Amino acid sequence: MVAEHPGGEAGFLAGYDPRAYAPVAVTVDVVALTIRGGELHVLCVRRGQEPFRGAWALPGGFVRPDEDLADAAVRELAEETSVRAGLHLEQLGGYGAPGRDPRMRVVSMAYVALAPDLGEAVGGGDAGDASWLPVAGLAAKVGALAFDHDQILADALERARAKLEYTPLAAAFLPREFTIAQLRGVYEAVWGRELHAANFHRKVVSVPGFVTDTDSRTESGGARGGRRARLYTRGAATLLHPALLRGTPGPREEG
Amino acid sequence: MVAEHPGGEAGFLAGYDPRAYAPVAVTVDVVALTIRGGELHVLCVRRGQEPFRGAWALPGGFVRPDEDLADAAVRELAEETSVRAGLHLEQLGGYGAPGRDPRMRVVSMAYVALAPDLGEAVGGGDAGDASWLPVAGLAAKVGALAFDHDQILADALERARAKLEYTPLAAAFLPREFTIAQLRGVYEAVWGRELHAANFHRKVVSVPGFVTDTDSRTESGGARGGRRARLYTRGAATLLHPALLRGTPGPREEG
DNA sequence: GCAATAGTGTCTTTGAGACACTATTTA
DNA sequence: TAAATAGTGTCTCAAAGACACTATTGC
Repeated sequence: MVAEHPGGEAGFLAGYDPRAYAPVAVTVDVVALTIRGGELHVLCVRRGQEPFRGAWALPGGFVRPDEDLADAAVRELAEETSVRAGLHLEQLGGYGAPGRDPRMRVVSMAYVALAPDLGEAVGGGDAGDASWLPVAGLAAKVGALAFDHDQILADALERARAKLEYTPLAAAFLPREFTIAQLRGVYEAVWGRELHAANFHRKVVSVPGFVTDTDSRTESGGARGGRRARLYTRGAATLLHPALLRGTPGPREEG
Repeated sequence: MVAEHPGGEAGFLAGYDPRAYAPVAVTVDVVALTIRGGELHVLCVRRGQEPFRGAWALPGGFVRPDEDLADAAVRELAEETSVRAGLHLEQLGGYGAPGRDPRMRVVSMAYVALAPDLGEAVGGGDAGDASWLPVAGLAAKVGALAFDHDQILADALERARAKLEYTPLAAAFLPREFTIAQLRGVYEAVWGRELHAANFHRKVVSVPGFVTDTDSRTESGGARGGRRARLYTRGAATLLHPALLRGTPGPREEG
């Protein structure tokens, strides 16, 4: 009836039975990021089958027939970690180059998840081997990731770096209450650069809605001294005005 | 063999035949934006079949078996317009809520295209009715778009507005050579707000790589007077430093 | 000449970054 | 006390926005 898609997507589909066509699989892949020991880490799973057997890959899987894309991402993440709530999840983009999976056409929706440090959470999934790998020097340490996951990871990192500039999302890496120094640690880990502590402090507390002062302080921790820091919670703002800048930062690097 | 997705996407697929499962269709939808008569317009097609028969929708269609997603977007756009090159195309995101198409599961990759004004370009496609509709007051004028296309359009507009801030993409709406006033017109149309002409001028020419001065001027046009404007081409920068700001703009609005 | 548009000079205010300083805590 | 960390004061410089001005063109 319909020879050539008249009227876009729906028009095309009207006379079309996808079962008769080349199959397309839709999957989700999740770039889960956290900060451990001051370093940015990404959750990876080791592949048990071909192709890319033995290589590390991003966690992911098939989208179920009646499942929303974001729900699928949450489910896949939950299968590898103990993350259940309080994490930030956002869509990164679709990766659908023909041949990105050698077996068949696979279009994958990539998601980025930002989570506080959850410990060695290799959750209830039966994935052979899931771990948090440090992002810095990843290729040198474990080789290339499977499929186009190196590209997905690179895109996710750029997304995360950019979002820290103009949203209060850095707090998603921290527990509910945190100090300004911890928040600065997030920026330093994600941006890979030291920031000027004093200016950072002033900036953060002056941007409306970035952080909310609780009236408590850190406990007398294990440090060899030092004033106790005020504790903050994430503020109500969703966008930072004015934004923080990656542009020309922090303490002098050379000289 | 594989009972439950061990090892993510590929592990799951290893023992899986998608033909046996509920079919998922992958489509692309394109939000093509241009500026006509100082107003932002979006390319829409009128639907000829149910569902949403008679409603306007974004152009789009099925991704072919061996076609890259972006290629599919270009192809769909070319079927409705005479755009062939020189346009900016970028992925917006995936829309895959179950039920977004009442007939079957459809996951659509949305793309945003920015193009110079192409005239009444309803190209070689056999789509009954394609036109550029003004974005302002769209719902009041033509009602809701089909499917979740209102949401896709809203997301595309926010993307375009944001990108004008920190990229030189406004030039994608203009011919190769343009004046600063034309460029300002792009910002005013997309942001829906007047900008301070003098400060805009100084800003644009001072940001490195935003525009490149040609040594020509506008011809003696139909204006009732006025100095001839310098013509510029797009500069080499891909990111603007410092960015333009939507935050606290232009000429006084109240008072 | 006047109206219209293009483009510059320059002032005020905001905010980023440098850096010196004060404040509080533990060893 | 010294060392370490938290937080403030204040200076300089860059850049945004306001606004007055000059420059060039058509009528």
